[in-house]
Amino acid sequence: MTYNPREIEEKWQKCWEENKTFKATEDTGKEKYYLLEMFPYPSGRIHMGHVRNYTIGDVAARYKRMKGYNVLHPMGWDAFGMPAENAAIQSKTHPAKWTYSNIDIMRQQLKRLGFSYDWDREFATSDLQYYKWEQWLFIRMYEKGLAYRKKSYVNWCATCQTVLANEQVENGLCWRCKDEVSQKELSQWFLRITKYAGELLDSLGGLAGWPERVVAMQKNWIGRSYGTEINFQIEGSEDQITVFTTRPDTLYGATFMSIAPENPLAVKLSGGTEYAGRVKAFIDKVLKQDRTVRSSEDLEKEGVFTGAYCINPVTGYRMPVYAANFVLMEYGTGAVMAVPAHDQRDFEFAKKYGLEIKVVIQPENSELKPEAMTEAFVDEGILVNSGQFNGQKNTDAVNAISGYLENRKQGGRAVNYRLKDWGISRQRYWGNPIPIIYCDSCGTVAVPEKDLPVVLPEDILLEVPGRSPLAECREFADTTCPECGKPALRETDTMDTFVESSWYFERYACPDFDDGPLDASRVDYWMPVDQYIGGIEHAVLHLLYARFFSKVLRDLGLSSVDEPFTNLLTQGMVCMETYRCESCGWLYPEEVENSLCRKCGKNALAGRVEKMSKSTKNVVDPENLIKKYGADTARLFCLFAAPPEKGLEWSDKGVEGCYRFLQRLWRLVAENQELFKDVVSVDRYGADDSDVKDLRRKTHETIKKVTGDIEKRFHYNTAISAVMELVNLLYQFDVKKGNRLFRISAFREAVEAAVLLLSPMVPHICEEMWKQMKNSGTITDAPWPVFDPQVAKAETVEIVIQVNGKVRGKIMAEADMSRDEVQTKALECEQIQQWIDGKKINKVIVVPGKLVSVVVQK
RNA sequence: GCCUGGGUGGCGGAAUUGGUAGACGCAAGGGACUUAAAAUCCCUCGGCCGCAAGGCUGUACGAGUUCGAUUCUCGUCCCAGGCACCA
Repeated sequence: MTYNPREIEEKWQKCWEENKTFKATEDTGKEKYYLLEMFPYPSGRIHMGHVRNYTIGDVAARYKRMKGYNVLHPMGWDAFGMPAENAAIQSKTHPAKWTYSNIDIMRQQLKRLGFSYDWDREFATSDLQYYKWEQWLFIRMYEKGLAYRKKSYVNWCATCQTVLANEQVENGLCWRCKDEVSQKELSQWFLRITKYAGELLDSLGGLAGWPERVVAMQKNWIGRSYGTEINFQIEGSEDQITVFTTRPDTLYGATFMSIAPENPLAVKLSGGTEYAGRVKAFIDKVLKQDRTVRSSEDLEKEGVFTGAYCINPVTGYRMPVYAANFVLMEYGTGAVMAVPAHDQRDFEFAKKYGLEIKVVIQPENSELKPEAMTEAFVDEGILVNSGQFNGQKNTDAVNAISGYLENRKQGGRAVNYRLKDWGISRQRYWGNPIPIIYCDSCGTVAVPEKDLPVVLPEDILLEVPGRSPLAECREFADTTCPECGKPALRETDTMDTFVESSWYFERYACPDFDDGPLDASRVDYWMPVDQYIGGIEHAVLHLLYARFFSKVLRDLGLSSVDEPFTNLLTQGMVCMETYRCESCGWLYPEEVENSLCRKCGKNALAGRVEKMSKSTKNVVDPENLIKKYGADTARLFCLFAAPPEKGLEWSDKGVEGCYRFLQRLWRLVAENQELFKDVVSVDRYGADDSDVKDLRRKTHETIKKVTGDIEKRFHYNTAISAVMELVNLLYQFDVKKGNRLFRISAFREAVEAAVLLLSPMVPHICEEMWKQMKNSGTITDAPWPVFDPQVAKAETVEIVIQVNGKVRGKIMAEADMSRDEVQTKALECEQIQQWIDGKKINKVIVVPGKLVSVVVQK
């Protein structure tokens, strides 16, 4: 009877499906466990990254289930998004049709991998039932001022013909198409994530189950800094310029003012003066520069005088106001007080335009002279030229000057965040319509609840660049005002698809609920997600938005969770060697044979190991893998090759090794069928054959090891290698000699343990072996094996003997031997005599059960 | 520049609390079985010296703490990821 993965895998998948084995129902009598993997975008086919991600999650879900938890393990589709629209333009298929047929293919592929999903909870975010409630949520947020519209400069990707959020711009490039992003002034809808900036940052502290680096990235992204706001009166005007600074201690050295070119004051202050033209030209020039160029540190500091002056509130100094290219409108107040002596940027700027450099902090051991300085002094020191604060340490003066300004009502302490509001308008068709109507008489009006959902029209022309396709669709755009009944226009932008993925995990608790977005009782039962698993690339984007939405849902009274994901595992990428042929370019692995290109016969050069990607063709199609080896082998390799958080390097040989191991495991049962004819009670161990004891000890050690590896660390690779060791021992074990009954019992116990321990990882083969061993029920429903410390306890242990830190000998000792006895025995050991003979023993350290360390005089 | 990780055989990786470095797998070499091959099973496998017993050396590099360091501390180099004119 040979191992036939295809046959047994189909058989058990059918069994699980027909019995609805993985259907989750709320049961308050059982402890719940909600395991979730980031749902996929239905791009067409499953790739190896999905296989890895979902296998890692499936092991945890199946393990918890065997441990007696009520497990929720759902799956669905992040179905809105641009690829559907691009595909539609290219292949003339409607985005909906493209998306839903991809979903059908991918669902089949996931089922073929044997994942333990509750398919009854499946939904796609493009389902009307889902996006309808998202519109409802948007309106609630609008009512609370959490969604608002404003005109501003936004990130524009010309290739994608849409706006991008700050989080979606990576090094000045679009996160999706990697093309350059420019700035465009548009009216856009924003979600007020900044209102939650403080909470989002503070509650990171409670996320003990998150990888530190993700927490660090989010902290970095939110970017809180404590500082002081200071008001500067503009000369000859009622207006003030307010700046945010973290260095109020340098205020006495502020000799000019820099404002962002986008700052409305730039135009206002220069308006009607001789400087107006130059200021206007400068603003135009800076705005044309793309974001990457403008924000690079080596860009030369440039600016233009606006013609206006403001007054330093503590020195009375007339500070010329400049528009400067390095000042950002989005951070702080869009204006910076310039202290050239103590800020490198201001220093460079002052040198260029001949502005005064005034030293207000002196270092301890030397004296700064403005005319001799070649760079700004940014270290700590003592205040000078600072009136009543002279002589103070600058670190103390930060507080003192803030307090002084507060008393004089010229400023005060302030907190600033780097995080900006989340722009969600997208000029695309395949997304959730923003449920807003614009009326000439009534203004901006939310679509009333009774009129929801705003349905995405099916009949649509997609090839209109630069404008939302919905704007071209008259039947959609033309409507009547819900308040006054007069003709009005709909908002024709759709929402960023990250909105859908910001709350889908809560909806899984109640996907069929139709009286609101969330059924509180079911959400309260299942939320939060106990374990969330996905790629590190979402460390900021999705994971920050999802945390924000959870807090909004809470404040809307829809849920009671503060943080949606208790534990987070970010798995590494699947990588593979690349091949390149000088004539044919990148090669698929199957196009390479004996280091030659199959297409032209030239050399195929092995390149770097890189993330599997269609563009470099270093891909393995999971479907081919499954055809050849079966789902269990694919799963086993993904788990065995590396721990989950690290990158996984694909290796065909490694896959074969996993396949070999499964066959080896299979033969253990197949070739010993007669031993499993009768179920033997495991209580009947009386044999004292040492190899029976050794086998039983190994069995229980393995149970302990595997349980710990899965439970504490998700280190499936070491868990698998522990079972491999047990299987190796079983191959050494002769069942047929001596007292057969005891030997068979011990053998059976070990094989059962191996099969149970591997069942979350390779469930199909284990189900089949479980059945062949005449066990009742499915292994999926079997309880997790229990480790017996009595059996696992070794009677004798090996003690290592070190002399001056080097291993010089080994002895066997009874496990319960006293320290003194171990020490005596160790010192008598023959191997170490040559090292201690005739030398004075200074010290002996005994670590029970481990080693004896002897320190001798040299 | 700042913040995270990381650097261990030919390769993927292990060593969980400071206690035998290299588990397990891959590749390689050898043997058994076979008319033969495949498959399978068994053995060897960091480097250097040695017939062997054994010795020396070795976890990026340099120091330190310790009876003992892959593990802790300090410094240096390199790699990956994130942020970056943030006032």
